[in-house]
Amino acid sequence: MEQVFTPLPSVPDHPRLEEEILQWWEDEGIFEQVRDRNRGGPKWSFIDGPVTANKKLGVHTAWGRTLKDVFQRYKALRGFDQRYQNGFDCQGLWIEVGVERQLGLNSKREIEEYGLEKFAAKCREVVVWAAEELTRGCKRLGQWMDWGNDYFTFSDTNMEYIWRFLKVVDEKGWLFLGHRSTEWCPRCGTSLSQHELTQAGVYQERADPSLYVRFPLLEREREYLVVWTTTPWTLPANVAAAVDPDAQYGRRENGEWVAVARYPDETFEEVLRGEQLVGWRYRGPYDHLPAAAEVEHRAVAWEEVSLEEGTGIVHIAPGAGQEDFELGRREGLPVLTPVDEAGRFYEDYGWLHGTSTGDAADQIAGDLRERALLVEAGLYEHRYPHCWRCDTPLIWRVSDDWFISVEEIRQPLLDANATVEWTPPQYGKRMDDWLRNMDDWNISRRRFYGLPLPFYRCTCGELNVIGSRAELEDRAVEGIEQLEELHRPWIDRVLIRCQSCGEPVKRVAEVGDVWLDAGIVPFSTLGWQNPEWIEGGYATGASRELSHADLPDQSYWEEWFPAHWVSEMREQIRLWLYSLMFMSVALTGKAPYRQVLTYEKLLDAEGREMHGSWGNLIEAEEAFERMGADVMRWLYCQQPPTQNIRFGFAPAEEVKRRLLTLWNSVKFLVDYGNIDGFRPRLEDLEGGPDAELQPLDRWVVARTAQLVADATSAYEEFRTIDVIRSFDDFVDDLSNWYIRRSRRRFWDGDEVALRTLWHALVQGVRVIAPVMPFLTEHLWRNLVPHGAASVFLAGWPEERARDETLLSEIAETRRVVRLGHMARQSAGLKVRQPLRRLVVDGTWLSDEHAAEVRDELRVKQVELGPVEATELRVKPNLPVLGPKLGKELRPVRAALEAGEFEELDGGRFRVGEHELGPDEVLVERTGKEGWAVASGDGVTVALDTALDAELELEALVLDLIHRINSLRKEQGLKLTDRIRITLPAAQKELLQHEDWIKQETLAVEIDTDGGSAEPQIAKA
RNA sequence: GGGCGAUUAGCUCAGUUGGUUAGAGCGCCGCUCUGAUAAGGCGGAGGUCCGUGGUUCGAAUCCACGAUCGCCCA
Repeated sequence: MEQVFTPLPSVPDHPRLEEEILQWWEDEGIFEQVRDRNRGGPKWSFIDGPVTANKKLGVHTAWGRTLKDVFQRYKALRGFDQRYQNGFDCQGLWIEVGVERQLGLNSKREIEEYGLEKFAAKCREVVVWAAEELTRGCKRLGQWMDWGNDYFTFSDTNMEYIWRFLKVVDEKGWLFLGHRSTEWCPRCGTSLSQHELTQAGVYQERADPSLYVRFPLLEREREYLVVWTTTPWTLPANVAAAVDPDAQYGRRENGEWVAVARYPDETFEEVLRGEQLVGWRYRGPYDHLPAAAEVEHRAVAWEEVSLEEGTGIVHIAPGAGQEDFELGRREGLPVLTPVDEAGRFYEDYGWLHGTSTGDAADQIAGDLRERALLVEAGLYEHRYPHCWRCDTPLIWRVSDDWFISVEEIRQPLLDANATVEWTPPQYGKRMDDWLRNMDDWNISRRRFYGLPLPFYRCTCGELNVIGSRAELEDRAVEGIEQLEELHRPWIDRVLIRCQSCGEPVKRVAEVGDVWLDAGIVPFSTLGWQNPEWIEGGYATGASRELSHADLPDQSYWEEWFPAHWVSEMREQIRLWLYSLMFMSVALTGKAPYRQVLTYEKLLDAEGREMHGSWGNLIEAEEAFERMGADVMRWLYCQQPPTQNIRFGFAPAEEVKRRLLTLWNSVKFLVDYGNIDGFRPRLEDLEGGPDAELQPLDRWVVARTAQLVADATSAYEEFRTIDVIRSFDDFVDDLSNWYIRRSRRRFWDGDEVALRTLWHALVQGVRVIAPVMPFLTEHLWRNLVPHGAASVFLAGWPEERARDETLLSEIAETRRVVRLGHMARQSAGLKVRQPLRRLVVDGTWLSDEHAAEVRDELRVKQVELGPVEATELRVKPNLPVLGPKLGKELRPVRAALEAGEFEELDGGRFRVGEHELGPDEVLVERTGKEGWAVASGDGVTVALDTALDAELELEALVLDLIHRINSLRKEQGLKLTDRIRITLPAAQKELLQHEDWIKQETLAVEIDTDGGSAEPQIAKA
């Protein structure tokens, strides 16, 4: 007979199967077909946050990529037209630092000596390499994207759009050159912005020197202010010492002034309030060096002085600390900037000249000790910020940086965020919190391979901001002919005419914050205000030949903006999700996305961060090979997004095992379907077979409808964990109830059962397809030979009305069965021992369901009715009685528990003066002589434990059948093979049930043989 | 110091709008089913649902305060 289904092996080989499906998708152009099918349908706009193109795909990135793919596939199944544009982040420190390492360069000067043109080329090479790697990895993961039409943030088009944004910002009057103290990375030679400090790993535990230093007072002989610092390199920049005006300060015998509160056990010669110290002048620790020679040092009042640590007197260096800078501005203190961009002391710091901040610490401590200014030196452990790319401890440095003022846009940003639906919701509050607290946006970086800030400061005082390449060309007076792309060094060679005085002006040296690059994407890729569609118009500058992306026009932008949905990890709230919001509100006043799904971090199976050097990093390639992409995707999807995921091979094995139930259920259908020459009918797909269904068939059809409904609402709410959960429960019901209870019908080739099972399995496969595209595609292709070629071309299952009554009846049936098993267990009676009677009390079962219970529990008869038991337990039905009785419930409950009640007829009970109806109580009975009783949830079952000769013989027959079927399996017989049985003569009496045995074991003949001790079988 | 979360079995975690005896998976022990299953089922051991108050007939769930941890901000 021709087999409709391809036989399945007993276990799926996920990686192989996935590679086959990938190839098949490729060969058949399935993704293109999906896109064609949905073209013209309703739009669902998703914007991909760019992945930094400097590395291979990691399993942490694969989490986000999976979520993105799951929902794009779901929406595609529902007929939505989508863009599928992937993005790469291509410039900025991330890229530069990697290239520096690769080239062995260690400072900005070395990069300049290497040559900016060559350096830019190297940076681009990294992007090209990583883009290929990431694309390969994402494809292997199953992500369907419009590969080849990706956006690269270093394209000229992208950068021009940022120029345009900056021009708008300037026109609004928000752009300014700030003179501020900022976090600075001495290795990278640039300031960082506030949000760059919010990334994971920035704050690290670190031991710094802890110095207590004396500042000799000028007007008080042999008296000193004692300050505490953990940054010795800032001492040469000291200009003041701050005291808490309201605190008490005391003078030790040796002349040292400290806060009394810090040294409660000491005795002091003199005690003054802080305000009395204000104005005292002292000799600075490095007044003998030229930089500080002219500075007049004094004590100042400051309410922020901490009495929790240190001496209560704070060393103030406005050139090397942010709070110091603010205080200095208020007090009119001079600013000494001790170190250059690379964190090395300037020339006017004498012997320190050229020393780095790190190296200076020991030298300064030694020098102070020699000069008897050091009171105490030690180490201090604290959390200290480090550069997010190169891990160098940051310093504070005063510099000129370009800022966007946020005051005017703060409220509009909050208003826009109020329109966004965040999943999980508390992350929306996180964004609000950030928006309320954020400072002006420092957008400049003193680096090389990044967005060139289009600012041209003329000596006449005019700031020229260029908004496009056309404007640049128009105003250029020199260098435009050599401009291959907008990057440095080429852009720096272009001079423009000052719009105010007409003189040639040079660009400022700075490049832009990378989050400008990523934040502009909803404008630059969708063609905002672009009058005419330009083919390949996005693939400009450095991205030429890497992509073929078009630059669409304004009408396209109107169709696709704002995004319906974006999804990124939590730290992106203050990074990409913020810059997107900022730029969008600045340009349009609207939020760029409507719904956001955020998720947490990926850790190893033990809950530790993954690090290459710890040996616990899992490469995506290795995961694909050892667990397969479907299993990875399952792991990601079963994770609540509010919690860190623990990712590893052990959890993967668990998933594989669980997936076996689905696999084996399909295999069951395939095996018996093939035996019976079953041909599935497409018209059974949506509502189940249009045939005379048995109750269990009707149940599974309803159960399937329930799965479709549950999964649909879970997808709609972006709760993958509930998709997984509802699918898991469904497979369990299907396998452990429907198939198990219906096995006999499959042996008999019952076509209605096969059709029903086919319907349920295929609908299940469709529902979980977005999560496990490979396995489901594989199964779909096998199970649906004449339907859509791909499960992704089959659309979404229809939601249908379902028989809720039947669903709850079967749930009740299974509850009774579970109690029956408990009763059997308590009496030590295994299921192979048939029994006479089961009495069920406290629930109702139809005849069909009673028959299920009978078979499942192997009893001859199931009766519904009261269990006459010696002990009666009556419990209040709380949801009913609570509202009715109110405060009276408590005594009623106590009385019931104490057994103080009277049983009336009709299932009613009297407790005190209350009469309780049958719906208001739950009755359980125990302790019936000769019966095994189990109860729960108000249902009681009683199992007649009496045995007789007939029952005992039947138990022996069942044992024999079991034994013989085990032998069949051991001997590797096929499901359809017929056998001959040879029984030991001692078991002759079992032949009373010869037909039964034959039927259950597919035996054609049973002999007895006095010589054998064990039953034997042979293929007939 | 402020904000947002979390705290439930040995481990990892569910727990809808407040409702009976708080669940699952893994691990351990015992039993069991099998004509798809490398599986499955039943039971056992294992719980101060972080603590203290409050609201309520009733709180793991709601409220207040506190503790610890994580993240964010200052």
